[in-house]
Amino acid sequence: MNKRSGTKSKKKILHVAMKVFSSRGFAGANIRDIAKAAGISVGGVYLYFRNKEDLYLNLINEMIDDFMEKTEGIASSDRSQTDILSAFLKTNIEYARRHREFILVHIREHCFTFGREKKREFIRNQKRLLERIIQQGIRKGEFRRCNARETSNIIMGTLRGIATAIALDDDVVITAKGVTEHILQGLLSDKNKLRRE
Amino acid sequence: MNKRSGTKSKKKILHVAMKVFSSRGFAGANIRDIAKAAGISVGGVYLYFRNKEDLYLNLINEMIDDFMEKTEGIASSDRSQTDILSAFLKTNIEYARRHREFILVHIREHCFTFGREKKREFIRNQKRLLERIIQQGIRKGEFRRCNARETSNIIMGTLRGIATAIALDDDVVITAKGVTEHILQGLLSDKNKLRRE
Amino acid sequence: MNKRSGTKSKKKILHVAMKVFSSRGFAGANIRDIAKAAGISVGGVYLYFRNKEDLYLNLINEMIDDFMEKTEGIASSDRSQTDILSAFLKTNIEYARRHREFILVHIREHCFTFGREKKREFIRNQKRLLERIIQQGIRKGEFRRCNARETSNIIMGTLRGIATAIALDDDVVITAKGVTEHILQGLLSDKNKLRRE
Amino acid sequence: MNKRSGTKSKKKILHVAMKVFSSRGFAGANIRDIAKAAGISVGGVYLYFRNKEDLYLNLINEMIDDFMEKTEGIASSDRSQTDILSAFLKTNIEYARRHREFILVHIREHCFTFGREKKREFIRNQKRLLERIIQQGIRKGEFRRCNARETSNIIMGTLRGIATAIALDDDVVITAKGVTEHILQGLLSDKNKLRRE
DNA sequence: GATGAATGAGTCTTCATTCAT
DNA sequence: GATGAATGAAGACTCATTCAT
Repeated sequence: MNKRSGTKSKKKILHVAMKVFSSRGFAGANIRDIAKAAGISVGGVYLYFRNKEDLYLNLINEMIDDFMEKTEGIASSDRSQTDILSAFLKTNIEYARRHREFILVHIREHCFTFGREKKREFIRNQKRLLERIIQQGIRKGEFRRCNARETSNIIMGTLRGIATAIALDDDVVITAKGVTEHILQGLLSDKNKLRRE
Repeated sequence: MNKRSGTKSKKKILHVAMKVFSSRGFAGANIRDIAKAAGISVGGVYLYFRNKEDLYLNLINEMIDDFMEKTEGIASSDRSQTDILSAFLKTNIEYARRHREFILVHIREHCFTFGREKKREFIRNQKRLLERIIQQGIRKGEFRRCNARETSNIIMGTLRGIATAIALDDDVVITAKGVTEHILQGLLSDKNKLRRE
Repeated sequence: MNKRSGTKSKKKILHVAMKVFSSRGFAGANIRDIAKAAGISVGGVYLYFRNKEDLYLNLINEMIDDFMEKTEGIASSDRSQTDILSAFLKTNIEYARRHREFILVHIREHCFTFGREKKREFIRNQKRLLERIIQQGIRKGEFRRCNARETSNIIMGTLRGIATAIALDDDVVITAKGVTEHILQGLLSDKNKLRRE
Repeated sequence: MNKRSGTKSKKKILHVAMKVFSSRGFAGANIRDIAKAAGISVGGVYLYFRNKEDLYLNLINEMIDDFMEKTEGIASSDRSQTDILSAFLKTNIEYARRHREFILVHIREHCFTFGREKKREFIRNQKRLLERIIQQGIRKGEFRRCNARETSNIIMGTLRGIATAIALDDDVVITAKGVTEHILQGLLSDKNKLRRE
């Protein structure tokens, strides 16, 4: 009935599917509900996506590509590594806040059969980026000497967890600034820190 | 045919179900496969659990209770807050390493309809515990002055993310010691830290 | 594959379901067989009825409404009560003969959980109708003095039983005329009747 | 555990099964519930009855035999046919009142696959009995001239329906005396009756 | 005899996918 | 392109029946 550009319908479906997948998971979601919420017929969904899996993969890939693009340039700027790391953390946290549903989908289906490779690549990509920032920071004397690999794993973990916290609880107070400070400064007071070393 | 103690069967089902739920999620798991993997008939599962949801809740509740018991005594010891926090982090990380599948189930279905209250209570419980540790630490001068609420949120996030990382990737190098150091010390070198303040 | 108007499919399902429910009862009937007999897929049944109970209720309600409509006008005509009663009996018996399967379903599941209220209302409705006819008949002197309530109960029972007999046995000789005469005249010969009074 | 004579257990099972079959029908009843209500194990039921059908048939047969025995002698007494018919009706109605559950089972599963022959034989038996009473009554001049076959069908129907009414509704006023009078006298007042003939 | 855990076929119901219109 | 009726395979759950103890 409703005539509109195919691209618009596709966008609408993807948008709605994100909501549904995020709240019910891939297996729990159903095409009829997605179609209805998108204001389209069941058959209509199959005009744009070969099947449920294809719809899911489109979703994931689009979001991942979009995000990777956002973090791409960060490392190559000529600011201090502290600033670069801050920017990286801020970008991640803001993305989580703006795309809660994607985070939920991502977390829910992380070990899922579909799109596993893409997801792995994404994680690897982010880790490599972060590791390079940390290595550079240590080399420049900005960061304390530590195992760069483990530290980047830990920070990646932190980001994932904080993104999850943001995505799940509406009222959690977590700011990009707070996280950055926490990661940079640590918890100890100066007095204790000095005494320790 | 095969007769065995009911408790044994129940344990076996729970064990197997954990694997299946962790890899496929609640909606994606199916009773037949769980039964088969447990070496039992479909009907057999229903001798021990009223339905799929009940099986799932048993799983979740048992693990959560078990874990809460483990962290219960930590805060009340008379060690320094630094030591107490270290113990808390260590307990969390070791638990994640020993119960990867539970972590995956937990993460996957976090926003899930079933057992939501129990899960919320668990999170709240952990947060309160952590917040108290941090408040005490600040009061005693062990930790730097910071927003205790936000910091505990961040550390909870960190733990969640690291548990996820451990549960997902078999080869990730993350040690309890590394995480503790990271959280306590932060990333900046002393030189930078002094300059900053 | 096979496309046909929805109404037609629904009608067909109802028709077939009546047969199946009447011969096997609600619990004994199964959707697959109903679907097969209706020349439709299992899923197809669920396009028209939410579930087995809904299918059953549709059946019952439609028939009851249809029948109540048929008897509605009878009492309000200005013929003699004898004629009105005759018409009532005739309508009942002819309905039973034309809708044997409905009678069987009705009888089988009378004390059944579903649609109990509707059925009760139907019975109450019929009884009230009959009672009024008898009271009027007594008042007018057409009928002998008797307990109108009990008599209407007895006649309702008679109707139910005769409907059952008609529905069950294909070769039973029972005519509306015979029943009417039996109810009106009773069994005694005039000689005996006179002697008695 | 509980040791008791086998006969006692069997009786108990039959008693309980009657209740369950009457309220849920054959297909809707389940052995576990019957066993539990009888205070016996599931396996225990199978010590006395080969299977569900066998249990059902035992039930039906016992009741039918019991009832047939009760009506057997009635016709052969040397009282008037009016008295004999009264006795027959009274026996039927009292039986219905004392064995509501049996009536319900009987009605529910009348056209059921199991025990159909027995039930048919029972009905035929009762009809033949009644037909003979009526024929005798007509011959002796006690009853008015009518189609004995049809009349006995009608009276059988009446009895079935009244038994049903009694079995279903707890508060229906129907007495054996009322029914007998109704069948014997009919509904018309003497005035009308005379005018008609 | 008596038990009740175990079985697995059978039931209702859902839902991804297709296709005539 | 767009629709939604139709399909049927698959999943949760039940229950008659068996059998080791």
